[in-house]
Amino acid sequence: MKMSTKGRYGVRAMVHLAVHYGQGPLPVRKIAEKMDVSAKYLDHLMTALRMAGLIRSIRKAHGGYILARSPKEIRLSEVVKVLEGSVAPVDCVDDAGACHQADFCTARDLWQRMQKAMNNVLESTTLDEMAQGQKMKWNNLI
Amino acid sequence: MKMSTKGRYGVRAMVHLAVHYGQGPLPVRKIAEKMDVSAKYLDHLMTALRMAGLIRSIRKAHGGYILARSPKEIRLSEVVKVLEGSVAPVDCVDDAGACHQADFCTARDLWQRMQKAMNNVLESTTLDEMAQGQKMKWNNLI
DNA sequence: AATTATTCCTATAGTTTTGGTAGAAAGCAG
DNA sequence: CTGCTTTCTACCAAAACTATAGGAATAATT
Repeated sequence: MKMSTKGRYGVRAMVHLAVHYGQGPLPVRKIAEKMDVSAKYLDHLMTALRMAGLIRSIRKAHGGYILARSPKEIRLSEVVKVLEGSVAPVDCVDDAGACHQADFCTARDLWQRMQKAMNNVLESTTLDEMAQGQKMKWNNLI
Repeated sequence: MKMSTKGRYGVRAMVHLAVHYGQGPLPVRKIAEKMDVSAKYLDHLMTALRMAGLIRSIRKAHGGYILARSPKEIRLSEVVKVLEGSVAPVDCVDDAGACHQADFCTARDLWQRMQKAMNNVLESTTLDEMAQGQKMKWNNLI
């Protein structure tokens, strides 16, 4: 039940963009540096986020990425969905046809309840809240 | 964020044992047959469940596996824990040392809330409830 | 027009996890 | 002592994951 680095890195990168929202574009190189991960790898994830319409790119010297919308208007559910796909723990939750026993299976009910619980958390959290929380943590270091 | 076949198969196998609780041992072969999965593979999962103390084996002709405790006393959280490990979506949730930025990371707070939401579902569900639900579904087929 | 810092695209490759197979030994009721 | 079952150890193929590499496109700036 682990999330891959796609989801992990991607969410953290989005929080970085949210923290710097309104301060011009942030290049992948800088984000990767801050996060201490491979910039070349983060490249791919940014491309996925761009194609999903969550971020916009400025392709030139001193360019980079910015959020496509205000951090208040981006829910974590969207970010995770792009990078990890559905948070359904098992395929049959989204698609009953994935298992021919799905209709008579209580396990499926359990997976469904787990998915709802996770979605509830992701749906009720915005990037802005994350960015505020992040700033707080950094301020407390002083 | 998908659960592996370990968790999927394991939970369903445990539900089978719960449904037949009190009716003597159930051999892996029969469980696998009902579930339509490889018996040899299910073998491994049963071994893990046995070593965790959730089931007991009767090793002889017409032997098999039985639940080690009453279905009312086995929570799904235990079953999933044995087969999938922690449901933490990211390692840093259980072990802050997994990432040296953990202490100043809001993403970690998010993963933590997701874990709690999932655990809440798994902790509040017993095998007995699952077995009752399963029997209901089958009865409705008539 | 050249420079520069960046995104963007495509290809490749190493490592780990997953999902399963194989075969034989051990236990024990009948 | 036979038959059915668990139990143990080893092995393996395919898929997914986690990158890495190199170069082309872009456009402001010099």
